[in-house]
Amino acid sequence: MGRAPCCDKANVKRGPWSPDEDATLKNYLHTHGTGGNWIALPRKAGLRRCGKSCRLRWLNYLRPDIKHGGFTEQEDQIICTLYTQMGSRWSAIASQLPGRTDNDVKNYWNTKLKKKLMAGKVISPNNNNNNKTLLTTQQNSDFQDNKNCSPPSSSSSLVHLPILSNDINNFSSNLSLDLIHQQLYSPQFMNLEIDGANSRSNKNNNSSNIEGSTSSSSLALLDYKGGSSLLEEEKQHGVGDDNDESNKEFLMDLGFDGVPTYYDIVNGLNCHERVVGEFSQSISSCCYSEWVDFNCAEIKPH
DNA sequence: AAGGATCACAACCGCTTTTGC
DNA sequence: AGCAAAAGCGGTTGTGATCCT
Repeated sequence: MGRAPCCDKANVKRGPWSPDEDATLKNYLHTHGTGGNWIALPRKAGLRRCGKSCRLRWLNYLRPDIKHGGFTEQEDQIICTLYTQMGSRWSAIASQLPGRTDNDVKNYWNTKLKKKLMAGKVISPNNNNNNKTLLTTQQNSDFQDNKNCSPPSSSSSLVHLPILSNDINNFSSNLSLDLIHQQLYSPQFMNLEIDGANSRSNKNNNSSNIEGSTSSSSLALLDYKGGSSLLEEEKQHGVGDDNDESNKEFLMDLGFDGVPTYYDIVNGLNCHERVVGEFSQSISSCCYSEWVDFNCAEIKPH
């Protein structure tokens, strides 16, 4: 036996709401509120509608704080960023956009934004110059020590790394790696704290996040000091040197195709050719203590 | 001008989660 | 703790508007 229906389907009106019905619902809610029970509301208000339908009409259309009209570029960008991070959790995404409903955001994504994004006409976390967020060496180290690993806060503001512009695949050839490094360690980015990061991998943790990172086309900084922390895979593939105690940092781009690309941001060496082959094969089967998925980390200034 | 195709968005459906008893 | 009802949520559908041939 299934659950009882929420209303008598035969006796409720369906389809678009008339202005009269809107007014009736609005007036009733203005006077009485929901009374904590949407199911009973239509009967009390004198509407031949399902309670769920009333609730939806109010939440998605009649509420006074609803923002009608087109989405701004800034809203586009927020939606793209959050969609990349959390997928189709429309209510969570809409909660970051004042006046927008989950239904609005979902419809907008499905009908316009997705296409706009595919056509490359919108700034996205994967191809723009404003959304790449990176951690400094200190933050990365804190992160490894499990400091500041709280869930993302809605009140925090993302800090962007301006140098990582355009398509990440182009930056090694088009931009100065020295400049990238300089910006990574500029005062602007040195005193950041991790406000939340939900995709960190740990070599002691068998549940690798690498796969998830791969599918989200994230950017990450692989960071270690000296050879002692090198993983076997890294040694085998020449990413680092056991006898070299200097900082080793690689900027890593995991594209949608799942093929990681490495950039040696310390030595200004594009090591893509050197490591991308076999190393990319091993990446899905191992985890890195030095790994931080910036795509999913939210950082803010102190 | 007509009609088919596509778009945009409101509304519905049904599953999951939360709440109250 | 367990159950039922209500609320929340995301996927899907329906329909009017607009575009294109």
